[in-house]
Amino acid sequence: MAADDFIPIPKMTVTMDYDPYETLCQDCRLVELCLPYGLPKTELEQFETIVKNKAPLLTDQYLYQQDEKCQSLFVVKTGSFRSFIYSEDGAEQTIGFYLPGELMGFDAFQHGRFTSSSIALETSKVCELPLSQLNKLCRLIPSLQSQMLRVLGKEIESDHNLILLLGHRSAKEKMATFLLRLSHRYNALGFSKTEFNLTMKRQDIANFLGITNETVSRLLAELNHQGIITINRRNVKINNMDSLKVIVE
Amino acid sequence: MAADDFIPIPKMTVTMDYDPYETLCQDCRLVELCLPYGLPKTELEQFETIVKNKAPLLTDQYLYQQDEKCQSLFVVKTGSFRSFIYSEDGAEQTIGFYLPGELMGFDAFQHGRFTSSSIALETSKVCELPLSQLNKLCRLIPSLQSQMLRVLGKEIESDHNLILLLGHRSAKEKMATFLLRLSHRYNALGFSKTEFNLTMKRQDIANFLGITNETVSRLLAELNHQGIITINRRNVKINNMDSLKVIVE
DNA sequence: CGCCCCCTTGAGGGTGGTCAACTTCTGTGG
DNA sequence: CCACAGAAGTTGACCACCCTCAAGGGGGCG
Repeated sequence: MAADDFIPIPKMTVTMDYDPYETLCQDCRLVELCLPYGLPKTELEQFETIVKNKAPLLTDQYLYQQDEKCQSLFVVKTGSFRSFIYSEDGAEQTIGFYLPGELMGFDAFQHGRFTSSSIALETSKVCELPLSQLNKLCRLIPSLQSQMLRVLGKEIESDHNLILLLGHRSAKEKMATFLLRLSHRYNALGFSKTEFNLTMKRQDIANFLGITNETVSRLLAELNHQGIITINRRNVKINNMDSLKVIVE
Repeated sequence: MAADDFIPIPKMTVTMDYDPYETLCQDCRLVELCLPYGLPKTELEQFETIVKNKAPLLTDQYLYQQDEKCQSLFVVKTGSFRSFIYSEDGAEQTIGFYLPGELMGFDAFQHGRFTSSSIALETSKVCELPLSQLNKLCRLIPSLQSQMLRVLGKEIESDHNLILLLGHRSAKEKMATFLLRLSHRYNALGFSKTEFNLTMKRQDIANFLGITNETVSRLLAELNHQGIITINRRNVKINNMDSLKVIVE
């Protein structure tokens, strides 16, 4: 630790950390989906001062790990992440996939340690929001405070949706729901809602939905065969959105 | 209905709302499990001023309903609640059961409306925390603020546990986990951890665990037959905690 | 080119759902 | 107090869905 004082910080990090462009929320195309959404300009500028940039993460690199102390929240800037928890016996359960504009790390609020791990599915960038500064700012800016609670509420709602999915749906309904929700989220980001690439493995989808990867394969093949989707490795085209919705009911 | 207009409001309700004793958190045996946990005395007194008492709820009475506007959070004082969400097709999914000291209503933070319903499983009392006043107080008392976030984090963690349970466990493992968790929670409340009454129906348990009530019956009968538990209608005795833990692994 | 991982496809079996009948308990009214 | 209806819970028979296990295809990368 003490040695760090004498070693120059790697240049890239310095660039990433202080590049003024990188930290400007005002210019970020995701600002309407992100935490500071709706803040007046002066307060947005305050907010920008606490945002730190991290070096981009490569595929399969951890953003944080379960039980690690939580110092910051993170927002996906580009790329995507998978978050998951280990049960006592070491089995993984994928909790969710995170796309640009989405916040990660809330589950650490209870004890100050992450209760899940988060791993990059592809080369990805995040904005880091140091908790100490974020908390201070929340006290100064009431609307940021309520925005925080709103995003937390969204996290809870998304968990509830997953619970609903896992508890009462057949494998086919789960698969169709998964595709529809991805489509919806990509659409909200300004991408096509009928064609997108899955950034996660079949195994990840299976684990998320509480089924096996063989079942995922079979169901995707079936939907493909019926012409409802066209799937080629990770590339998905939705040909008939309504049919998917019928499956979900 | 119209006749009710001429009947004086039951005295009890009036008493409940203004009884000064009822609102004293300092004297509440649940204070260590509740939102104001850890607040210094002066701030606890501030907190007490915003707590409202509601008339007790009877079995099957709604505390709040999905899509209803959220004005307050609630803490269970006595009794128990079941919270659940409706999916588009009208099917219910039970999200959780709430015991004394536990907070309900967080899921409304996103849009200001409840995304779940909550119903009393038996005659139950709650403390009501009006959101407008709670928010103001959070700004005045930073430790209350962090306590809020901590309880929110707990809610998220509990959702994650349910996701883990629903996604990757056999019916038997689910059942054993359910019993162990109830035992643990009753114990934290100062009750016996080996004997307690289920306040919910078999159907509620089944729905919560994503299985059928027939399966719940069969599994409870099996555990009973093996001597691991003794079950008589809603009364449960855990005879062999370790065996349950082995089932869960 | 060859290895490894990801994905696909097939065959067979078990878990848990569905349907149905029956028992037990609760609440209501005569 | 009993009769009755309806809800809650139990138990059994059957079988479908999805998991397990296994083998084979295909793309990416060194």
